[in-house]
Amino acid sequence: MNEDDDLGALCAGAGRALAEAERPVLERHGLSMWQYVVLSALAPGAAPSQLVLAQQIRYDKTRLIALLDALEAAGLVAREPDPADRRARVVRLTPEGARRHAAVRAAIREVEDSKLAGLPPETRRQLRSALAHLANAD
Amino acid sequence: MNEDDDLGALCAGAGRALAEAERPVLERHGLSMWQYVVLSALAPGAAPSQLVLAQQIRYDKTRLIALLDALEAAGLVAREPDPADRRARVVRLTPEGARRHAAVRAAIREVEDSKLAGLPPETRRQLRSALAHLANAD
DNA sequence: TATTGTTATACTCTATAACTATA
DNA sequence: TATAGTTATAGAGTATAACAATA
Repeated sequence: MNEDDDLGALCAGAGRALAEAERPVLERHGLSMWQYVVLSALAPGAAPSQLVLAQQIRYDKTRLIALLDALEAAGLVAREPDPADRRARVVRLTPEGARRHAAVRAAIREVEDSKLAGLPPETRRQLRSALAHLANAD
Repeated sequence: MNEDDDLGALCAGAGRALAEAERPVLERHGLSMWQYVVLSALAPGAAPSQLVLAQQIRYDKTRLIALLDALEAAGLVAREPDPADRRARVVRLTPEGARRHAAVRAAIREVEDSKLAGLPPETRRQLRSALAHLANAD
């Protein structure tokens, strides 16, 4: 992985390395990556419809259904009918789901911090800022 | 995309944004992402065996075959028998392949530079360095 | 008529196993 | 016996189309 590589290749390499390091953590907690993404999206307390949730995490709405089925069966999320629109179902974290997400997130942060070892705090802050800039640039 | 997100989520978001922006460039030049990755690996002038090439770009050796078939049919790479091991075939860029890669890479760099607009040169350098660090950290 | 959640289907991508020719 | 390249097959992941209930 050379610093003269394409930026896309660098992002892909870093993302793959992180995903490989985090996969055992997710497995230990019985979650797939996408299930963790769903929990993370709901963690701030939001209760979006399934369609809005799918758009937020950029996941296919038809695939989200099986994902939510599993999370609901595990007692981590709850689906409730939307009083304002009886077609829609609103998804929110259960207390157990909130606990599980907090635990997994803490473990993930540990892995990420170990990967960032050697980089000064200011560099880490700039890295997060630059990545957010890239993800949001038109 | 919040700066308080997991680092993995930030990398994935930035990588996806870059891939989406670069896909039209690759299509315009008639290359898939993995074909471009192969050309990039060979661009420095290396002539690895197919197995070594597959390991270098972290691609399955069985899938690499169809990829090389297409690149060879397009006249961008050449496969030659390895004189030292008659089981192995050595892959290298053709002059046309080198030209094509240089052209695509220049176009990709343009897209990446536009995505990086707003970030000072020192921040860009640190971003590349930090991503390379992440990809190589044990 | 359009939209949400859902199911079913088809398609693509990826991984596994087996074959050949060499080593 | 093991390895490089190849092929064929099975599996996972993803996208598309259609349906019922509701707007």
